[in-house]
Amino acid sequence: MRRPHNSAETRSRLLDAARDVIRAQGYAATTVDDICTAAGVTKGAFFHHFESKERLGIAAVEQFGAMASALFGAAPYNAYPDPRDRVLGYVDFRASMLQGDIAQYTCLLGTTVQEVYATHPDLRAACDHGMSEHIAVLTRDIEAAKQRYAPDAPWSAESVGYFMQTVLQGAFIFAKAKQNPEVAVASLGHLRRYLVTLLGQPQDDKHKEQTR
Amino acid sequence: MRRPHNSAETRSRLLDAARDVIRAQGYAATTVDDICTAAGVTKGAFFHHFESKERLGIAAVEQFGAMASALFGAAPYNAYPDPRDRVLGYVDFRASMLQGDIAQYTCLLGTTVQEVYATHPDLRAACDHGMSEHIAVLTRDIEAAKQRYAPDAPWSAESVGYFMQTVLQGAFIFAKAKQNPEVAVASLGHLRRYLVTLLGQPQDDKHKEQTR
DNA sequence: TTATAAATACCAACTGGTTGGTATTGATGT
DNA sequence: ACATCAATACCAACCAGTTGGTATTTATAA
Repeated sequence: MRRPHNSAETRSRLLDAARDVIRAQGYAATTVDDICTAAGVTKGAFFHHFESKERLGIAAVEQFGAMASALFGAAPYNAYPDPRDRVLGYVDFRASMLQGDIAQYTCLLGTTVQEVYATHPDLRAACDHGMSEHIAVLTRDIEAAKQRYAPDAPWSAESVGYFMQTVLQGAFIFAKAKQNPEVAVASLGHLRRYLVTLLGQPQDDKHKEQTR
Repeated sequence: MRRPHNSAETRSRLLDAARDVIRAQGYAATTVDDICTAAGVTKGAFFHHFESKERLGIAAVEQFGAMASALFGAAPYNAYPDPRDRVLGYVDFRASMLQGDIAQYTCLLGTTVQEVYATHPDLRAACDHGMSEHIAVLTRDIEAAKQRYAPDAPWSAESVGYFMQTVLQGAFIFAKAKQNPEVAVASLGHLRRYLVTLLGQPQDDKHKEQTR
């Protein structure tokens, strides 16, 4: 098991392993050895790069946030000129991701914060920060769409951004409980329908409604 | 430290302790000793009543479901004659519960299933079953309201029931992340608004809108 | 009733294995 | 040569679960 020394790659392998194993087993149930095995390195390497398990958790959460930021920042719906289309495009994009292995499409931050909110303050804060940043990006499009289509509506764009993430996080819980994304997809359908009531229905059929 | 032997009470103390400690720390991070300490009994008593930690978890989940069933079954909104009022009354009731200690108003089942879905099949199934039962009760009122106010709508009552729980579960995650139920309350406000678009706005002002 | 046997409820101490983390040694790149 | 990086060996604390026994309750029968 001799690989050439490559600090950056070893660190990255540990972060990727943490991301995958924690999403599958949860933070507390994941041991340092689990992560080392998944990453193909030993404990010596682990504690060279991270001073504790919690520090690794924080780093993994930060990396997950950066990865999500890049993923959604590059997603095709961002090219829509109408902000309402971008908001609905985001929901459709997320619905299209609900395929394959459950651990691959669920959110590391939501999973983790639920376990550690009362026991690991720094890790909790990292999760909160990552989720809030994602929502802030989303909120910009919602705000722009609101200005255009519902400037006098009583709801705030930010609260809608949080609501969208709330539905997503809840949807992941049911995907896990049912071992099946069907219910989650249906909930995103309801979310989409609600957003249309807030912002109005786009004219062209860029999106297809999915109800049920 | 001598209490009279009372099998039912000891068992009940263990279940209550499990409910509280697991909601605060998560299932995996909670040790059998944690639960015994919180319940004020020894490990001997624990393993007399439950053959394993997972069995206790399953029993705690089942008891939580029964407790919720009793709580919501006896809640005042059930007395409303109009099923639409009952559905909205449920949401308002849940919003009114978002006060005090976080661990006291969050859902043991949602918390647990997220951790164990891939590693503890029986516990996962118990969580799924408990949530589905609760939703089935809810769905009855939704279905009745649909018959009356939106009989030809394209959505199913069941999918709306799941959507309502999805929002609640997601709301709990943000209450934990933010250490604060504000965002959760706002999300229930959005949920309520959506339900009104599906079922129509009640005439009398039994409920007060909260938009934020 | 009451003595006694059997069953249940409970306890403190212990066990084998696991945990996060450390100390030491060796390999690698510059 | 030298600092960085990673492997091995190791540790004390902790884990779920067991043990062997005691206290209490319940069933039985005289």
